[in-house]
Amino acid sequence: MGHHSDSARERIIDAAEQVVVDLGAGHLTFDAVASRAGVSRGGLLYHFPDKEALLKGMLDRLVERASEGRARKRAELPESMEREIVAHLLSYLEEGDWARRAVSAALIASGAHNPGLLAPVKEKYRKLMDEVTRGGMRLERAAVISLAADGLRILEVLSLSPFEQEERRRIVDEMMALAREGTTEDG
Amino acid sequence: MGHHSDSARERIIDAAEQVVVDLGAGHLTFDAVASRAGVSRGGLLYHFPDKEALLKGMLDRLVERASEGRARKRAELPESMEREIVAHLLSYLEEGDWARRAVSAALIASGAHNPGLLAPVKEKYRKLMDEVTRGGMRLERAAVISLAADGLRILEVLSLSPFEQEERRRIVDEMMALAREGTTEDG
DNA sequence: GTCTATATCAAGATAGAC
DNA sequence: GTCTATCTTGATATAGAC
Repeated sequence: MGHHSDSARERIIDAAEQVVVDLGAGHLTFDAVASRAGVSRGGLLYHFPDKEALLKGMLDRLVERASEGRARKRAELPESMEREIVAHLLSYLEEGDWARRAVSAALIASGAHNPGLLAPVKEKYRKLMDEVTRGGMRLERAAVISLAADGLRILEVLSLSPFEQEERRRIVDEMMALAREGTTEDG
Repeated sequence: MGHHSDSARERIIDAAEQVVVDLGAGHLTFDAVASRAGVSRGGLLYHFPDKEALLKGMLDRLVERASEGRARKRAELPESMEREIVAHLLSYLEEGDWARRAVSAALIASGAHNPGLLAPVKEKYRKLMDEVTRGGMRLERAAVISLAADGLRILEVLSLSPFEQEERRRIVDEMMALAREGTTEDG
C-alpha cells in the first residue's frame, strides 16, 4: 500500500510463485523462496513471520489480480445483462497463465491443511454472485455457470481435465450461451 | 480382492479416514493412523510401504464407492436419456457424507503435492463423460453440468461455498433442469 | 531491515527381532 | 504379519549480531 517495503514483499511473492511453478507446491520452503528472492531466511521472515503469512500474501495478490483481470475484460465488452459473468469467464478461464494456475494449486492444497486461509475467498465468491445477478440473471443460473468455471479450472490446475483444446472451447462456449440465455428467458 | 489381509487394509483405511475427519488433512500421519487402526507404525508400513501407497489406497476406495453410489441411484431412476447424469448428480452431491468430503479434501491437497496420485481420476472422468453422453446429451452440456457439480463439491469440501441450503437446492435443481433440456433440444 | 547460527521438532523411512 | 527401535531429513521458528 505505498509502503516503502512493498517492493521487497513483491519480490518475495514473485519468488514464491517461481518456486511453486518450478518445483511444485510441495517444495515451497523458506529456503527455496529466500534464495530466489535474493534474501536470507532471516530477511524473508522479517516480511512474512511464518508460512501462513506468506501464503496469505500470495493469496491476496492472486485475488487482487483476478479482480483486475475481470475489470479489464469487462471494459472490453459492450453493455449487456450478461456482461459481468462473461467478463468473469473470459478472465478466469483465460488460457496460458501457468504461473497463476500453479499458485492456485498450491493455495488449494494449503487450504485443505490450513482451514481459514481460504476463508476470504468465500466472501469474494458471494460478492461475485451479487455482481453477476445484478444484471438480471437468476442466481441458480449464474451459480451453475460460475461453478462450472471453477470445476474446469480446478481440474486443469490439478492436471485432471480430460478435455482436448477443441472440446474445451466448445464447453466454454456453452457456458457463454447459458449466460446469454439466462438473462433473456425467465425460469 | 478376497485376499486374507483385506480386512487389515480396510481397517487401516478406515482409520486414515477417521484421522482426516477428526484432525484434518494436515494431520494424516503414520502415527495417528496406526494408533487408530490398532497397529504399530511397522504394522501399518507392511500394508502401505509409504504414504503415497496409503493415499492411493484411500483414493481407490473412494472412487470405487462413488461408482457404487452412482449405480445405486441409477437403479432407482426410471429410464430416460438423462438418467446417467442425474444419477451422478444425486450420488455425487448427496448431502451428509462428511467423511467422504474430508477425505476428498485430503486427496486434493495431496494431489497438488504429488502429481500422478490423482491421474487415474482423469481417466474416470473421461469415462463418465462417455457414459453420460451415450444417452444423447451433447458433450458440452454434459460437461458444464458435471463441472458445475465438481465446482460445488470442491467449494463445499474446502468450506468455501457461500450458498445457503435453500439456494443450494435451487442450484442443484437447475443442474437437473439443464440435464433434461440437454437431451431434448438440439444445440 | 537484513543477516548468521542454531534450536526444535515431527515425519517418513529402514532394519531387524519375534 | 506385526512389532520396537532408530536413522535421516528437512522444515519451522528463535535469538541476537550487524
